[in-house]
Amino acid sequence: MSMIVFSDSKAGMDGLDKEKIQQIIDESSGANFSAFALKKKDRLEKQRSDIIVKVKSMSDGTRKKYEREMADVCRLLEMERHLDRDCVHVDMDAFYAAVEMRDQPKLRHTPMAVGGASMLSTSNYAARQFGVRAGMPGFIGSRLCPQLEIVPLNLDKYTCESRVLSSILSQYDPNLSMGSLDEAYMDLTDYVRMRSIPVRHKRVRYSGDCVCRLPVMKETDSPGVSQSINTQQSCPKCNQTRIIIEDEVEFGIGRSEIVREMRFRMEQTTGLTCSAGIAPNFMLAKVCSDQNKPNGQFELENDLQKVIEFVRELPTRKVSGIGRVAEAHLSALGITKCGEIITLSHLLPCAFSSLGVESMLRVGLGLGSSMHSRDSNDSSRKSISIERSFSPTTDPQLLTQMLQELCEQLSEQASSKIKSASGLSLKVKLSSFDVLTRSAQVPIGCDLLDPARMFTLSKIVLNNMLAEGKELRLLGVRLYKIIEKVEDMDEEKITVVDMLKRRRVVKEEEEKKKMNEIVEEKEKKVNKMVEEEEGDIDDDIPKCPVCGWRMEGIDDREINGHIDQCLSKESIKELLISDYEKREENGTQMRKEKSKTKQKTILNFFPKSS
Amino acid sequence: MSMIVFSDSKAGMDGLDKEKIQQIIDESSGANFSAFALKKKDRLEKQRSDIIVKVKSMSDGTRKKYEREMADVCRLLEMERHLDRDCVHVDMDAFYAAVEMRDQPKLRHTPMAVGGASMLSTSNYAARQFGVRAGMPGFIGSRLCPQLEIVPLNLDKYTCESRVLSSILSQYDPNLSMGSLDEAYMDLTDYVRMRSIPVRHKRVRYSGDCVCRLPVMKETDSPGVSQSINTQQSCPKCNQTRIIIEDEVEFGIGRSEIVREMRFRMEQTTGLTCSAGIAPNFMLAKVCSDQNKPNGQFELENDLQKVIEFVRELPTRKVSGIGRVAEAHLSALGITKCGEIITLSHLLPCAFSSLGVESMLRVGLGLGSSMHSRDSNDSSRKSISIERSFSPTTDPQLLTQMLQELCEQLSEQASSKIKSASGLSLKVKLSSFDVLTRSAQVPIGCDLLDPARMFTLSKIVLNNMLAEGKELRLLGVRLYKIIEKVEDMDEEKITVVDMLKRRRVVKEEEEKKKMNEIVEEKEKKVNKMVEEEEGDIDDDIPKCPVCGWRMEGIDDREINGHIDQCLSKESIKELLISDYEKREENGTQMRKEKSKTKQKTILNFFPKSS
DNA sequence: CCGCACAGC
DNA sequence: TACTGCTGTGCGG
DNA sequence: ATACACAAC
DNA sequence: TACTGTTGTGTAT
Ligand SMILES: Nc1ncnc2c1ncn2[C@H]1C[C@H](O)[C@@H](COP(=O)(O)OP(=O)(O)OP(=O)(O)O)O1
Ligand SMILES: Nc1ncnc2c1ncn2[C@H]1C[C@H](O)[C@@H](COP(=O)(O)OP(=O)(O)OP(=O)(O)O)O1
Ligand SMILES: [Mg+2]
Ligand SMILES: [Mg+2]
Ligand SMILES: [Mg+2]
Ligand SMILES: [Mg+2]
Repeated sequence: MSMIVFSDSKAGMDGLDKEKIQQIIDESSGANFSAFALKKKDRLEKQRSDIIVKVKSMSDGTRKKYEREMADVCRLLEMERHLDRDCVHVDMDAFYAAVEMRDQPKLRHTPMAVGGASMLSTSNYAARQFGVRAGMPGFIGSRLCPQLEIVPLNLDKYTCESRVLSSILSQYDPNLSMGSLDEAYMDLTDYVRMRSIPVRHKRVRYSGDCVCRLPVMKETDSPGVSQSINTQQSCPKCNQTRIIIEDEVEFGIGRSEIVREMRFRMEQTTGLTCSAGIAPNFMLAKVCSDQNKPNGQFELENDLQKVIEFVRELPTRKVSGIGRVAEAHLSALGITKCGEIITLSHLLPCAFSSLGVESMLRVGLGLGSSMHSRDSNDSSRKSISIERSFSPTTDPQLLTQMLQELCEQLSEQASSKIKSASGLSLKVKLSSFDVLTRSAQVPIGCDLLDPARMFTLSKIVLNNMLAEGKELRLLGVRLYKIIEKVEDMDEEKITVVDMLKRRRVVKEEEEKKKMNEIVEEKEKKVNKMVEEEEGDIDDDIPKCPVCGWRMEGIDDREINGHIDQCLSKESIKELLISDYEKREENGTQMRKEKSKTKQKTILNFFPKSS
Repeated sequence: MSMIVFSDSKAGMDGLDKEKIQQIIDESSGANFSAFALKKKDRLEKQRSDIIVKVKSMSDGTRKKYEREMADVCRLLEMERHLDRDCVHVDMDAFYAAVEMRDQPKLRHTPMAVGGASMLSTSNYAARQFGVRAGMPGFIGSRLCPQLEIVPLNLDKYTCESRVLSSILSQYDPNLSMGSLDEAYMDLTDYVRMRSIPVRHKRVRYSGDCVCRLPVMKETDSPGVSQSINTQQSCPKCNQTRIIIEDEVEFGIGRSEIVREMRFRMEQTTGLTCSAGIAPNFMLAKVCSDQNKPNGQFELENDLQKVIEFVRELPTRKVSGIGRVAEAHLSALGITKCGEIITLSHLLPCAFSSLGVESMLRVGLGLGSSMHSRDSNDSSRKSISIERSFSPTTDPQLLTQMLQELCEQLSEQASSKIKSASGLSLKVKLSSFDVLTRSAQVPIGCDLLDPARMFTLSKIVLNNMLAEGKELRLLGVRLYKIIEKVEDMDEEKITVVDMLKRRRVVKEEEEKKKMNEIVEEKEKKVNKMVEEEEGDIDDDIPKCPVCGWRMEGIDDREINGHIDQCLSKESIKELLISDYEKREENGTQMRKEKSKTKQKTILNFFPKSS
């Protein structure tokens, strides 16, 4: 019996032999992990049966009551429905894998995955045919697909790429919210209104034996609206012949065409494809972006009937926020499709808290979640953490050593991102895979970013959370209760703050404009590059995709740093920071902010009062 | 400036010289108390001004939003309105005082109060004319009214009297809910329907020089419906002449007449008068019972218009649940009358949580609170406590002594009322009047009712909550997480009650079993620790000699503090272990089952996991 | 869970 | 001499 | 507040 | 050789 239910809900996994895959997974799993998975499965099964009991023992009266209540809530929720927005979710196709395939052409036509023997971060679509997917250990992937190529992570590269993509997309919605490195939530309502005439873009595609450049011309590409100019050359890198096909394409008005245009420009600039969903809210847009993956888009019209129909047959698991457990709980109520959330709504209280019930009803009604329904108001970071797995060990020496290293690394990373943190949470995973956490707070103002202090506290917490002799397979440190770098502007110097704010806003806009121009330039340059074929011999020299600076012999990290400079508002930040620090240094008294709310710090561990 | 705002909202306090009274109160108050009162007043003023700021800084948009939201909520709440019930609140007049006056006729015609020099529990209506009222210290009462007679409490007597009264009232509503010794919430709906013809009762009144018996005949008494029979006799107690007037009185149908009948019978039986309110729900009935105090009743018809009008002009403070602070918060919004709660409803979120807003809206709409709107479903006791004030002292000897006595008394009282308790909360009041509480739980099944164990735990908690040398003016002990005595369950409601009890019993046994394991483990660990103590040289890190806590980078003072704590925790262990052993000896069966909900007991103070 | 503020009698 | 005793609720950490 | 389960990429 | 790393939310106590 399988411990983990192999889920085929992801894109690109149709028609594969699930039983076979499951068998391989099961027999490849280690004993500890299997036991852990079993424990989880049992717990879930117990929860399911508890829910079923609750359903069966529900009296007729309470059923009626719930039916009425749910109908009422639905009526209220219905009032929040908006069908007047153009919401889009854009998600890159097999993101990490696509980047690696672009940069290593030999990977393009073989099943491959990104990660290591112990864990894969994602796989390409060829590999997915074999059941190889994100979150799967590499050694199992290799069993499922012996030809599988596993390439290591280049997180810095993906981060760069992500910045390029978001800078393109931000031209369509300057308030977009990045859901992760590879996806964005955008509200195109305003842009759609502005767009009254079609636009044309130059298109460049490649053919021939050389595979150095993307995108490759395909039969399925839409025909151009201009005569195509074909140029043949010899690639200086691979010495193969390369055919450059240049023409123009046109994109009409309307949100669907605009999304097509965005996707076109992204591929032209990065060589990567993405998929997109268009819908009246973000919850639906997110689902839609998965409908025509890869390299496709899907529009759900802003029409009540269409929305209802779409949602009715939608498997619950497709919805972001409904995971493995929630899906199981719903299925215990007989709910597998989102439409059933409404028809069986009176059962929801048997499985969910009142908040959970409401969020389920929203899904069933096809309404946006409050999460991403608003603009990403919530940009502030809540925590920053580091964790590392290792061969299970009991050795206190080793553990201490690793803990110290973790703290040093975290300190370094955190110092560049936050101003301070007053909470620390230590995480351990036992060799049984059970996870424990213990946390402690220090008085605000005490600097946990200092690596020595961080380590000291971590060590104390660690020492006191475990009986001796426990075998650990992971250690982690998380900082929370964070004060961000530039955020703080106190009410006192309103004038100054105001000025700074104004400056920041102005400069921000300038930066954005500049950035947009730059990207456009870059796009043009790509084109120019093609035109100036001879002068562009040094093809393999990496360039900043934003400013076009050539960077010879510079490693990825530095490249990343450069692009940071290019794209972020570093200069502004520095200004604010230096100003703030100046104020600090100048002896402006850190007011003893009598925090109205009492803190429970580690000092209170000795609770002798007053 | 006065620290405490003298409130005249209580019955029987019209037309007295508030300024004079306030002045006397102020100049009679001790320094400590005045300082404390001032602190509270300042805090309240701060809260008020915070609220005012919030109101002023509310944007137009949010105001609109709130207006809509509040209207919506009101519409929903309105759907819960019931105008089909006959709700009655009955409240004795000057209860304790009336009992004492009845039993000591010399007190009947002089201002008097019940309590002591330090605190009065209530006063009669004559005393209230002088500003003497419940919650006032006796010595201030005496200054306000030099003739004031202060008589000590006879709580047992009042309790008896209360039982008599409730037994009478329960004939009209067997499900009545006693709000305190002197008041009852009743639903007369059923009784009103049953009562189709008038009823007659024999009436006995007394006159003459003898004052031993009540009620005395008054001019204002309603005329009887039968010929009165007068009998004269000599009172064997006071040797005065007594005239007995006997006749009959008739009470018609309808709820008002029924209430009159109830009140008549109560006075005939006990010699005590009461007042009553009649209304469509309990919230309103409670307010109404105060309208015609003393010895009167007030009916608010079950008519929407009448209700609205009544509520519109009602001062907020009249409503049960709106106290001094809530009244002040409302007034900061410009709300002093309940009608304004609705007209200014959009301001409520500036001062109250969402729950608070809802409850305020209910009041403004004249709707019943969920509290007493249903029958008294909530009869189960949640806690039982004892506390005592004394002359402020620092002396540990004295404090320990008093704590022990408290525990002994509480143990005795509790043993007759509950089966067990697993939570203990210790309360101290400093000489500054500041109150602190610290609580601890023991595993369910461990018997805190045992006075020795209760005292031991109390002492530990006390020792760990205070820096030495604090001057205390009160000590208190409260038991919570109570399991009630298994009395003969109501035969009818066996289903519900049975379920609950079964659950409880099961859980209890589970917990006992769990405790068994935990305690065993702890014992083993303690032993191990002792054994390993000698061979534990290899670690330079200082450890707590008791619990083994490793203490790095902690200074001596804190270390000592910690060890103090641990020592007491050791005694906790012993405490719990001894209890466990006792149970073992008794042969109590303990089944091995997992309890679903985790408890945070005092054992968890040692967070060494697994 | 804990500690506190608030409330009522 | 010198501002209670008992019980319950709701919030914020 | 603490600790855990759940979720997403 | 052997099942990730980072961040956020919601719930129970
Ligand atoms: N479980 C995981 N652990 C670590 N990294 C992950 C995990 N899942 C995804 N990632 C990383 C790698 C992915 O390329 C990237 C984006 O995730 P996601 O959009 O869900 O899949 P994907 O982009 O690789 O494929 P696709 O979107 O086409 O289904 O995030
Ligand atoms: N603050 C208090 N402290 C202690 N006991 C009190 C307090 N207030 C009231 N009591 C006791 C004594 C009262 O007689 C009894 C009933 O209270 P309550 O009904 O409010 O007043 P009352 O019955 O004395 O006069 P009223 O005629 O106004 O009802 O409860
Ligand atoms: Mg993707
Ligand atoms: Mg994604
Ligand atoms: Mg009364
Ligand atoms: Mg009363």
